[in-house]
Amino acid sequence: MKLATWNVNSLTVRLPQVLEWLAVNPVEVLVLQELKMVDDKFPFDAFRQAGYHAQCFGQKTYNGVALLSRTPATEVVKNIPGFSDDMARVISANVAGLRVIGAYFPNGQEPGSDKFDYKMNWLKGLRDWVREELVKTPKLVLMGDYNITFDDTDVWDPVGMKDQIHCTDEERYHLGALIALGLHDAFRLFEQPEKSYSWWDYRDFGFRRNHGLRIDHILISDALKPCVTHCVIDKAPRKNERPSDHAPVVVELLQP
DNA sequence: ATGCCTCAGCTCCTGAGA
Repeated sequence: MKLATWNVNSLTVRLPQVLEWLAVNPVEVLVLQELKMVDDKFPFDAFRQAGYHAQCFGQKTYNGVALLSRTPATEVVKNIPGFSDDMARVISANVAGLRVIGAYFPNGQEPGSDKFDYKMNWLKGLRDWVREELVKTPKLVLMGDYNITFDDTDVWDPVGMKDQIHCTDEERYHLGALIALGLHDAFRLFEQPEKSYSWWDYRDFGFRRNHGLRIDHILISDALKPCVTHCVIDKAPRKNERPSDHAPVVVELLQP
């Protein structure tokens, strides 16, 4: 069974690529971020014809997340209970015997900015909620666009990006605190190619030069760790003529 | 270099992304 996450940077633009990808990669669950689309415009019919149930939590212009699944999702929750937020960033559900959380973490823009403070508060809110979720449903997957690198191996230019957004000690502290709840970075459970990234800047031939960051992650809980068999970043969609700046990340696990 | 590219929108520029 495979699960995947993909920041599509506008589902309006990327819908054909998502459908094409699903045809080649018929994953059990796919969570999407940055739909930049209201629920009324969400392409339920197209996904239904592709064999997927869809739950969406849209927003105009910015953010917006969705959860696609082969089997119906239940207990759907939008955003973080207990954390007041006017942005559509999180969607979670029970599906395939798991609790699946798809999330679009705040960017943060710049350390010291209001948006950075919001990112820190959001991360604390997420952690407090995920701690409770893990008690309720120990088989849990938290995946999405984290907008945080774990360490310098996730950064194409660790010297130039030192203390810059996505690479600060504060952000990495929060990512570590999520791990400390009993989660594991599925990607690093396996040997991976050097300089593996999930995002490349559109500017300056970022993808061609592999100037990227690994900021899209799949964290799996202690209870699921023995089931995980594979985790890859699929760079194929980045080679499209009009690609998202992010690539999908895919995890494979034995049916728990 | 307060830039580069891409997307959305009260669209011919601006804000945001990362």
